[in-house]
Amino acid sequence: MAARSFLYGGGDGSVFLTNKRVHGDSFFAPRSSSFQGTRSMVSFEDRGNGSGGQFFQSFDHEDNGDDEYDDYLQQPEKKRRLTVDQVRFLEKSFELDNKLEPDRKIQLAKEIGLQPRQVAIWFQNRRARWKTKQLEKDYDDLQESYNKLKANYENLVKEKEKLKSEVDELSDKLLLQEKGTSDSSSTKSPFESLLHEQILDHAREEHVSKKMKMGDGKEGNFTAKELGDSSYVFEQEQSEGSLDEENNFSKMFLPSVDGYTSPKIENNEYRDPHSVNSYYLGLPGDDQAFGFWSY
DNA sequence: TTGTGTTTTATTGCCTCC
DNA sequence: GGAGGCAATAAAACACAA
Repeated sequence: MAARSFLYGGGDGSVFLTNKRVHGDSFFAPRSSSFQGTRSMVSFEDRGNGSGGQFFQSFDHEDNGDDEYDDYLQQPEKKRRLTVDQVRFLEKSFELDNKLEPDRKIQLAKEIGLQPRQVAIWFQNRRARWKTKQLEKDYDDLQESYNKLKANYENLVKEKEKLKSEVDELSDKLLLQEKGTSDSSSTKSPFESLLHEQILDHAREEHVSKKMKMGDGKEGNFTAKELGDSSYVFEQEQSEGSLDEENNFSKMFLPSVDGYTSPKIENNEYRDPHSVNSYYLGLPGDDQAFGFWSY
């Protein structure tokens, strides 16, 4: 890249050439790449002619104001820190607006006795510090919501295990009951057999209905919505899973439109606990819904 | 006192906007 | 093309433990 040169007027009326840019604050720009002292940067002469009014008025009210200012003046010509009051003034100004229009920059510089360039630099650095803090805060916030989400997920896993064992238990009970019924069916009257079949049908419907409720993500103890701000992924995954789940479910179990009960139920295929479990655990929206989180 | 880490002030180079 | 913003960096000032 070609080197650029900048022509500036020095505070003593001299003109100098530098390869450094001085953003719009030409007149009291530094004269070389090594810092030559703040006399070239700070026009303390302004204090005498009153242009540094507001800052120095408030500054003079401080108990140690004059001492601090004298110390500031007496420092050797090298990089110096701004005084406490200058920084305080700049901080207040930054709180009002962290951007600096040219007019405001000049006004601020006059009020605290600094070069406009120094004010601009201070705002630049202050914005950088603010951004860093903001990033740290954002990180903390994300960490917090992640922890909450993780806790929710762990609760869901526990709830799922609980419900699963409940379903297994009920399935086993139903199977046992049905087995016992078929063994003794020969001794029943036709009326008793019919009644028993009706009761079993009802139990099957209840069983299937319960599974549907657990699987569709809408009527369980937790819904995707309850997961909070970061539930987007869950919601998406779950809705996709729920769709597939419902489709699979319809194919496997649901009665057809005319009320005809699925052949699989008629064939007692659902009675096989392994079959039930494989259906339940094989849902696209089951564990896969949480596959996004890798622990 | 001195070595070391952190903060502050300032510079440089690049980019965008007008 | 000039002005101004930002990221990266230098260097002085400062804090602090050993």
